[in-house]
Amino acid sequence: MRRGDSPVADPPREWFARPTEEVARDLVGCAIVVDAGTDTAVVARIVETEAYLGTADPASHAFRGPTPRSRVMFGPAGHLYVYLSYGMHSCANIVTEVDGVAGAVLLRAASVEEGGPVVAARRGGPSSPALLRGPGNLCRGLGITRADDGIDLMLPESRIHLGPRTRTPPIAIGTRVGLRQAADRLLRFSWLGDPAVSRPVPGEGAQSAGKRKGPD
DNA sequence: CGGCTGATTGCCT
DNA sequence: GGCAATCAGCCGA
Repeated sequence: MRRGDSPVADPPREWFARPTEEVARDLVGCAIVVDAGTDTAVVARIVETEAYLGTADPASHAFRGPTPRSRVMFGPAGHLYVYLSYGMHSCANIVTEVDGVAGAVLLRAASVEEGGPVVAARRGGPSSPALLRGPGNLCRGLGITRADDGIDLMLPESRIHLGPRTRTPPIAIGTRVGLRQAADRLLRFSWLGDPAVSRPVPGEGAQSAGKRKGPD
């Protein structure tokens, strides 16, 4: 397994068991690998994350303590927390902090590097297959559903793994998207200037590259 | 271009 | 029963 057999080497569990803000920042630029070695393999580069600080964060599902839905956030780091948003979209998080302390990082946007046709087929529509903008779109393109809730990324048999980043990206910090609670906290981390970032960061200077006619 | 709304289901009070 | 870490489409300016 260690040599060439396993296509990805996840960071060790203690890398995830750090303060949530640090993990959220450091996950930008990492790869997410789904179904490696199969005909539906996809590799995408994470370009935007948000930190959810557990019981200290009114916007976190863990704010009021463990519930059937949020209990995985209280467990050991390096597991996946997937919830259903607005009745239709799956959203994927990576659990942080030591066992017993809640925290998670929402994966908000990614740039597809391998498996573009698989992603395009899942999305069905004509939307750009290379850009997974928004947590719901990201999960749909990668084929992540609530069936993946709670899986341990450290286990070799898991269908989802992380790969290291090839370089340290420039990071923009902004407010989280779509919240009613604690909407002013600066807990969103995005690859500065990356076109897949789901929303421009306030104060960054809107790059307004939203609607181009066609490819360059 | 910016703001608003409908869709749709599980979860929490 | 009401709300929610969303998204795409529609409307008006």
